Amino acid sequence: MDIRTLCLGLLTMGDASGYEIKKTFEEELSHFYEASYGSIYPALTKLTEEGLVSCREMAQEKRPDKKVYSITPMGRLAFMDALSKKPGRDRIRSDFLAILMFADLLPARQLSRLIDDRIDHYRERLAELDDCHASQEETPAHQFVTGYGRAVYQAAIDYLEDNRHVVEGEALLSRASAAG
Amino acid sequence: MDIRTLCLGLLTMGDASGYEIKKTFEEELSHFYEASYGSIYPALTKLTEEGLVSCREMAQEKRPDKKVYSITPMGRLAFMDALSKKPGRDRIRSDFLAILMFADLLPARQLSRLIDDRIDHYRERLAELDDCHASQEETPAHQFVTGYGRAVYQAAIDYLEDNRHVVEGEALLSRASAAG
DNA sequence: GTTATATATATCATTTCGATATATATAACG
DNA sequence: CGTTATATATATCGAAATGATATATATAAC
Repeated sequence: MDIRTLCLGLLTMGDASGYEIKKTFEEELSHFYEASYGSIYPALTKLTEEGLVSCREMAQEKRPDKKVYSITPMGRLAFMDALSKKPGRDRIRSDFLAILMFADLLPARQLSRLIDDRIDHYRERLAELDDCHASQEETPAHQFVTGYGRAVYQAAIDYLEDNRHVVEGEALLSRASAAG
Repeated sequence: MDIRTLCLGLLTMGDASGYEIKKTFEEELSHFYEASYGSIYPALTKLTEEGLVSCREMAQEKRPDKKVYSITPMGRLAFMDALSKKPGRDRIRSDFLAILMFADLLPARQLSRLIDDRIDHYRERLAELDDCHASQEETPAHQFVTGYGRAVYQAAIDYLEDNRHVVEGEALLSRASAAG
């Protein structure tokens, strides 16, 4: 499932411009897939050349012209075919965890700051998912994927809070004094 | 934190060849970072040119020659500097979740198979982490990162098991009959 | 004998990122 | 009134990285 195919999939849900597709990536998909203009625009051009989508230019008032893309019947077939393939493995790259592998090289304050920031970050992402849940009517599929994100973020927060003392070391002392 | 920098970091833990670094990526880092030969070998070449690592060729018996890389004092400084930078955001790409967004387009059997496979996949990854835990003496940092992986995989398995009915639909019926 | 696996390095087309350029319009701020 | 920020919209390009493949040697399995 490359970005080209995922753009095709998004167009099964309704017509859109490249800019709107980027917005969708940022808003709905950002928790499990990312794409930049540098991949989206060439993808749409290629899909058009292949006849999997069609494009009409729309003049707009007080806005730049828009190119609105629609999926073609051939495009729908191609996407169904892509969906039937077994998914590629997840690709992840976490600077946070990579840095943590070298925790013993970090000053204690910096390490604590790193973990604090990461917990804040996950809380923000949880809030985004809750907003998403509140604002719009969701399909079961959307609900399911959103819930998945929530579960994983919450697990990460819980783990960081419960186990940060393993790398922070001195937290052991403050815990002991809090308990005693 | 690009692959070049992470290779430098791995060399702070001991000398290694490109092949051995790839092994480390596959074994210890695969849960949160990936890299291919196509990025590792050029990275080592560039680090050598910059004087951040040094390289000595070693003839081996009954094995191809090896190029063993060592980090230089300058390299250690450069890595400490890189560590002090705040981490880039996580980059993830999950075909599995992307496909699930189109669950309503999938035949029921295919969807169930997809989720079964994913649960199996996470169980395997959990087992890998447990092997890792059992086999080698671990630094606190390593323990912490491994535990993080376990927590997240377990949360994913639990979520999939508890909520698959949301997208599978007919599972609602079997649950109702199992309960009644 | 042939197939698979392991050790070891290297290259290359393709994909993708991240930054930047261009253009138009509104809103905010002092 | 000027400046800065934000939003809409498309496009391109160098740099990074993937995934596949090539080359070479050796052992183990079947």
